Amino acid sequence: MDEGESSSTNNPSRPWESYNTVFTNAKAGMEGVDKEKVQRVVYEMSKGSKYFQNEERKEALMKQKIEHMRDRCAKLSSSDLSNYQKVVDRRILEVEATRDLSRVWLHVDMDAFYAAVETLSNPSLKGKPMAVGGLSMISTANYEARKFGVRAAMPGFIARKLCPDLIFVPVDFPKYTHYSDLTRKVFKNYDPNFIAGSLDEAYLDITEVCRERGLSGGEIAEELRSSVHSETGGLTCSAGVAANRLLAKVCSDINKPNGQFVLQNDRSTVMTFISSLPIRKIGGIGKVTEHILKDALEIKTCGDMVLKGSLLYALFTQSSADFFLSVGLGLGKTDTPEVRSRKSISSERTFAATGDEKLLYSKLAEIAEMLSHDMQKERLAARTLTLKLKTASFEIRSRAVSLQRYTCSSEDILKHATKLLKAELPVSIRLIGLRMSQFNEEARHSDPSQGTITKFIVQKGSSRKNLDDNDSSDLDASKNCLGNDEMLSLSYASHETSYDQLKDVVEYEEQSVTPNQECKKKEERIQVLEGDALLRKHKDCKADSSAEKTEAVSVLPQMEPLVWVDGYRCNLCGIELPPSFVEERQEHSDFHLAQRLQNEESGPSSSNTPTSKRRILGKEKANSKPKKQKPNQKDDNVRGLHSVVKLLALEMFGSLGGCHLSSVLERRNPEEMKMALPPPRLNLSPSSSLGEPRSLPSMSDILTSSKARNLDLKIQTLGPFFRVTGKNADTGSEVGRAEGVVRPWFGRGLVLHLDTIRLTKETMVMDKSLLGVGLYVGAVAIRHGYDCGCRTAQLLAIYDSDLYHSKLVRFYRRIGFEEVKEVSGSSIGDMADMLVWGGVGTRMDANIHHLLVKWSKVFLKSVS
DNA sequence: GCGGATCAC
DNA sequence: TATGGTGATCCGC
Repeated sequence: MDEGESSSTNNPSRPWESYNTVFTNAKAGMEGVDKEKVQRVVYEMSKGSKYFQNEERKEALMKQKIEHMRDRCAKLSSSDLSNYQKVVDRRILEVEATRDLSRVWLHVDMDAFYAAVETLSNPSLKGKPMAVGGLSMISTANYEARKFGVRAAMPGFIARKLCPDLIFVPVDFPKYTHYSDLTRKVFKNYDPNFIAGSLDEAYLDITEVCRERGLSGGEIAEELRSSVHSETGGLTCSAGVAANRLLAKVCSDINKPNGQFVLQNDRSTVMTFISSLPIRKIGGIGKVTEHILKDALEIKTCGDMVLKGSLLYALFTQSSADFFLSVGLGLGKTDTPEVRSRKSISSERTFAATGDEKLLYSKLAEIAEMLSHDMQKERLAARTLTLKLKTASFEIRSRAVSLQRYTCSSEDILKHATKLLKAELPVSIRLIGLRMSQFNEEARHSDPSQGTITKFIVQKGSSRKNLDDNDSSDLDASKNCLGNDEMLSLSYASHETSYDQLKDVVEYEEQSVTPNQECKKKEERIQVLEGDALLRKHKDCKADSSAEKTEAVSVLPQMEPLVWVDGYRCNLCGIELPPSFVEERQEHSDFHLAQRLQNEESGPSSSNTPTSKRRILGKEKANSKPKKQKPNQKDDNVRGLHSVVKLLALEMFGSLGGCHLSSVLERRNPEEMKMALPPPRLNLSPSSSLGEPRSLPSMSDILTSSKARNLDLKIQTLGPFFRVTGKNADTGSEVGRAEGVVRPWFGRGLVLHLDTIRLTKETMVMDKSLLGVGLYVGAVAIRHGYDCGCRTAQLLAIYDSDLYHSKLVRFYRRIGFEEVKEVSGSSIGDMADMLVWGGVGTRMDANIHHLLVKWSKVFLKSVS
């Protein structure tokens, strides 16, 4: 092992030598790499950047730390050291007594997991350098790419410099999760209690299997790896077998890829192995610790940790020193640990740095929304909120508050997060994150499999929001109903209001039970409550609450309860959504609330329809006849709609009725949906996942498929410009169109520039089966771009309103576009984008090939 | 309890 | 043009 060339010598003619990044460290598959060249390229691409400057700042801090450590080291007297040596000797005896060589642990680590999965689903990638990720960050690189020095955590634009032919494949977590599940099925056969590290690694206690089957750890490892290979259809993994987890993990790295290493369970073998092992190989010892130990204490190998134990105990905390010492002795965990519950949940996003307060508040709102959503999905409530910021200069800051009560509502989170953020302004920020910790343990232990649907509706589906003391509870609902221009202006207005309120939010403490807890207590008895019934309950809880709240309550709409009849059919409109479609169901119930709000807006008389007096709906309700209402009877909803709506992507791809695109992709119309029960939860059907490469949908595939949808598609071109129009095949009237241009972009070849995608009012009120019209129009445009040789498609998600915008961005992200930058007009660099696009918004890109692959199922299936 | 850091994947 | 997101833990206040 030839690493560890600590370049503390600063050679001014070779400045890159002192720019140590994580990429400096050796990694499997990086053996024949021209390290100097990689180092130089990374340096050249980085130097001068804000990121680089921050790295230098961090580097300086580390040096300082090391100096400080050296000073303290020098001040130690020999009597100090001999005292500490006594501590060490005693600790060694204690710890040695706990050594357990009776267990056999196996660590499995999938080889270049994401990249391998992508190659499996698209074998044409085989043998070519490829990276999973984008130009800003790479998640995994395959071994061909590693030969060029490309590796995980490296920014894509640097990787492309190192390897100009590098193929980028966007990350696709559902796909990796699918394959991860396949591997875990195998693991379970060897240790039902195996510990899953991440998607691509696991620890197994194979002691029992070895004993029962009379096989060695190495034999079991061989068998397991071969089983993983066949069960996944070709993925390889590496394994390490040793007496404890720490050693097993080190071992699995030794013969990577597609190899294994067994460390015999006897003390002297372990000691020999560990004593020469570089400390950086140990999990938990990273770049900084390595440097401190190496540069200040001259500890390079694990063996050194024992030899210099007295220094460690003198300079570090007891727990750190204990850890180092046990590492030096080759000790590690051998027990199967308790079930570990999560301790925090967070959401964070990076964007083009901005100091625009309004923009920052809207980002914050988005993140609060995402976090709240995730918490509700996991049924978590927490009381400590931490705001994380990364400034334009890459400095990380965090600010936390502990609340008086547990919460998971986006309003609560946003309210407090806004206070925290406000205190930091003005500052230019490139990342905002929110984390919630200190969970309500009682809530955590409830069985989430019980009454999921009704709990979900009560808690998340609109009525819960009405319980919140925040009087802008119509905000979320309006956000979910973007049915027409009027709704757009409504959401904009309500957002503005809440923004102003948030800015001047005053600290006050709520003592009442949280909605979440309330729900939990009552959920056995109350399955669905009407909005007004819930509100009344809420008022009861807060009999002493202020009058304003009562007033806020009075403007809230009365809700017809939403029930999933027979477990899957909406009693309000008849649309069918299986229980597993959690997100879609949420959208759907929000849609109904929004619709109701809309009706309220249109006039109090129409809204005063007598609501059902049913307060409690038992399961029997499912058998009573549902109040049917055709989903397309939304005349109220389209009132005031302009004849052509600009870029209503949600509707265009079929979200109008509350269905997410994922469902559109999987089942393009309600008829197919009915057959798809239970539906696949992944984008990727099992049959397609292991098979050979899917051919891309050709233009004629798309056109043929659209004909079956009663859609007449046409593409016109004029030079680089193109226009896709979709007409109703019966009436001949236009239902939607997309326009754009094929043009070069920064020397990166041609890009498909999507300018506008419009759907007509007619489209939106037409039969549901035509809701996929936007998908077809979009697909023709994308295929056209592909045929013209474009690799990338670009669009600008316009800031029509902040709430609408975030929805739009999220939507495009779902279908495969990636945020590239915010075009705000605040920097001169935005001018080009603004001129090209004629507005401000979020520039988003997608890999055209990937889009076609992703959509291929839709079009090819309809043909066959 | 908070804030900064480190680490892993 | 451009350097991620999530979760855990530790240390020093």
